Amino acid sequence: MVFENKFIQQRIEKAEFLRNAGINPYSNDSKRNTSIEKYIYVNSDIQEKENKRDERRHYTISGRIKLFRIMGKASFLQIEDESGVLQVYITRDNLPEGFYNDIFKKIIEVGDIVEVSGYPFITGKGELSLHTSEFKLLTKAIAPLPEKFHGVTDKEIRYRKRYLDLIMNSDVRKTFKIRSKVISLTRRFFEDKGFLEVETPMMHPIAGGANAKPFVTHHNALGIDRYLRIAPELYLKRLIVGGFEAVFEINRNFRNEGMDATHNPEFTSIEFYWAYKTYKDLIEITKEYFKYLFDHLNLPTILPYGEIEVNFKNFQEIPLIESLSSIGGVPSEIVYDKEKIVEFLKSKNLTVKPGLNLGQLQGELFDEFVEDKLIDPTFITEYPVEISPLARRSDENPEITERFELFIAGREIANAFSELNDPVDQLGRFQGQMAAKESGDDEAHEMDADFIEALSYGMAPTAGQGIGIDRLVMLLTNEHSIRDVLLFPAMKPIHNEEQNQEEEV
RNA sequence: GUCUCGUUAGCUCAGCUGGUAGAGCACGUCACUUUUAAUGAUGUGGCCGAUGGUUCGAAUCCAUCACGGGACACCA
Repeated sequence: MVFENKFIQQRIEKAEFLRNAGINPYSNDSKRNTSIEKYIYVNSDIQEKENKRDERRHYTISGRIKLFRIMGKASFLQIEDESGVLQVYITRDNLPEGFYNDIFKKIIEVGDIVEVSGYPFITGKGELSLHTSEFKLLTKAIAPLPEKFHGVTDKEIRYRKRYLDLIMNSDVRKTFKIRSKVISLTRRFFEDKGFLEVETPMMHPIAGGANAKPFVTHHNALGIDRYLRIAPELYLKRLIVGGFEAVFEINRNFRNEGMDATHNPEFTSIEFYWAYKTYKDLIEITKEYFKYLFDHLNLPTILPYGEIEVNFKNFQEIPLIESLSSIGGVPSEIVYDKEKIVEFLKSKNLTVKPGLNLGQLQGELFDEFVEDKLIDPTFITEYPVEISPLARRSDENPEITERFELFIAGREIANAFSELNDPVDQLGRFQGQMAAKESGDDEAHEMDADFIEALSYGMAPTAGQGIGIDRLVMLLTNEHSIRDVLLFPAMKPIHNEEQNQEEEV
């Protein structure tokens, strides 16, 4: 059972003791009238006051006890609320008769959530504090907090019990505040541009819009399986067909694949679609978007990321084929020759899957020799049509598409293209994907006949883009694991959790 | 999926070439009315990740498994 630990038992007894003394250990009678941040700001003038105090002021603050120093008849606490930490000074003689010795010293401890009232003063060591005249327990913590100096460092505990991580590591709160701001700013940026935020289904009859394995769930009333969406793309384009000219959706996608430092089964992206625009317009709006984020987050344009630095003022643009030789060092004479590419890859001791077409081989070259060298933001353009089943062909060269991916710090951050709106071409590409699926590629796209029908009514020329929010936040917060930018990352079940699930079946 | 490192008290960690468990914090008791990880004294607290094996004897050696970290492979 959860509460069999001796320390917890001891604290449950303390809560009982309080109840017997007529004190509610879980009072909701909070009278807080300021945050710690405001208290510190408003009382910053106390330093100049006579006696370094102002007994006419009176504040009530609340928060969790993080440090507890009893020195006989006086004590110092450090209390933390969401906004900050404040030192509180408490003496026996300023509290009701007996309270300090019988309740405060015996029952109150680190982890408890308390409320204190009093006046501001500066201690002998020069720290703005609160001189307490009233003290109340709001919430008794029956579980002891981790060690006060080292806190909790075990990543497994931090991810599984994020609440403990948040209590102990205030920097973690900063990361998630930035994440929240990024999402909020993204929403505002696109709204200000006239985009409409929409919500499309998360349960799809056909998992489309990306190359990925879906999760399957079951609809009992209909007796049919549904897929958790791997991308909202095909629904958002249906909306463009319907006459909306600028839409976006910020939400979760689900992919039934492996988990590692850059992959979580559910992840957040923004996808936006913009009628009467091309991928070139997307390059411009993307630059603008980054500038908007950096301005509003007050980030320096040269941002450290681990060992490297990324210059967010230095956006580059280069066609994929050109990048193979100019950045990847691949001999330019081989990049259109399947045999020679295979030979080249093998000469670098890389295993090459048999039966890849030219575009796929060019993609292999890019992944292998170019991607991790793209540090400053780089738009790689003109993707081969074979690896871009939803992108519009270039009018000049039908072998390539009007597409780009944005790479920063060696990672893909965004994927965008002028959308394919020729229904017959789209049908042909779906058929190609189905052939790939039959020959064993279980990540190939499925045929979506209704989507083809939608296109057959005519979709205005449209540009669309997806940006991975988790990876963007990683970049902006200098985090190197997606788990550090997800409040509750997916974790494998611990042993007895697994057993319980089997018992329920 | 492969390789590699880790898992010991609520937390942070010691524990050598095998001899049956340690520290600090926290908690209990005592002292202390301006401390800063307060201090001093003293005490309680362990299925040493799980299961097997080797051994007279395993936290320690071996095997398998589970979970986590890192690297590689695939994907966003």
